[in-house]
Amino acid sequence: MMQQPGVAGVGVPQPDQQQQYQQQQQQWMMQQQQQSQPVPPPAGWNPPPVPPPTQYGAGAGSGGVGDEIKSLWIGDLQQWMDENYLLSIFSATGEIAQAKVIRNKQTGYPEGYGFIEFVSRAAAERVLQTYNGTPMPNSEQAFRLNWATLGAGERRQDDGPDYTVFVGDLAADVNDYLLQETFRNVYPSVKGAKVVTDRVTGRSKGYGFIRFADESEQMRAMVEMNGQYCSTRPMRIGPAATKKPLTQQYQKGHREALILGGLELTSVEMIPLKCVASF
DNA sequence: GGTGAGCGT
Repeated sequence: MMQQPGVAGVGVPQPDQQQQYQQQQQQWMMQQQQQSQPVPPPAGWNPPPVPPPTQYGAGAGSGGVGDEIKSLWIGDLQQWMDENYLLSIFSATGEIAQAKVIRNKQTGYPEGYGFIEFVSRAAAERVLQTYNGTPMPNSEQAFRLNWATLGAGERRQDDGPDYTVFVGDLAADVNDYLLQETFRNVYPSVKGAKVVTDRVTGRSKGYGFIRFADESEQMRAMVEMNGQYCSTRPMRIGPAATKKPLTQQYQKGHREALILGGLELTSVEMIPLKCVASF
């Protein structure tokens, strides 16, 4: 008999790995105590008995690893949402290979995002479709999921640029999905919407963005949707400071830099860098 | 009140 394969990720971790994990956990807790932990987990939250996946690389989905992306990026995580939390949610699919929460090397605090790898791209896609935008367990906020990008590069826009509008005065209960549907009901070219949330509390900051594929719909929406209700409050629409076209931002900044440089090259020499940095 | 967004061992 050989060792039984078992369910993905339920194997017992090797002793040294387990030890490592416990040490990390201890450092963590000390750091948290020292720094007056910001956000406690909800009272009802009990970590399930799922061992953390501490091994990296090989193992779970290594088989010829084509260019197939099987991992999802997940954002808006609160500090108590660890690997076990993610595993406990997505193990229901039976197709999760591994979950990881990214932590700050210095502080040990979670950076608010992580990665979830699945056994196949199809499985990941199913989860993306099923869970994205739905409420996270033990939380009032919604899943923010996206494909993980491998290595460098933003291979984002499939079908052209985005045209974005800013929307403010949002009611507290408006989430990505509601905002998106509110606009999509009127404008078919809506590609997505985002409500900006506070990183720590997860609560809405009361404003957000809607991305259109069609520029004319974007411009119409700025006029037509201003004052329209989303949930319980009328929205206030405005132009969005474009974030997407990096080239334009760069060119703009570059031009200013050139002007500055042309004005006073010598003054640049006279400013000690360290002095600037200390401000 | 206000211009997001965060991609790793």
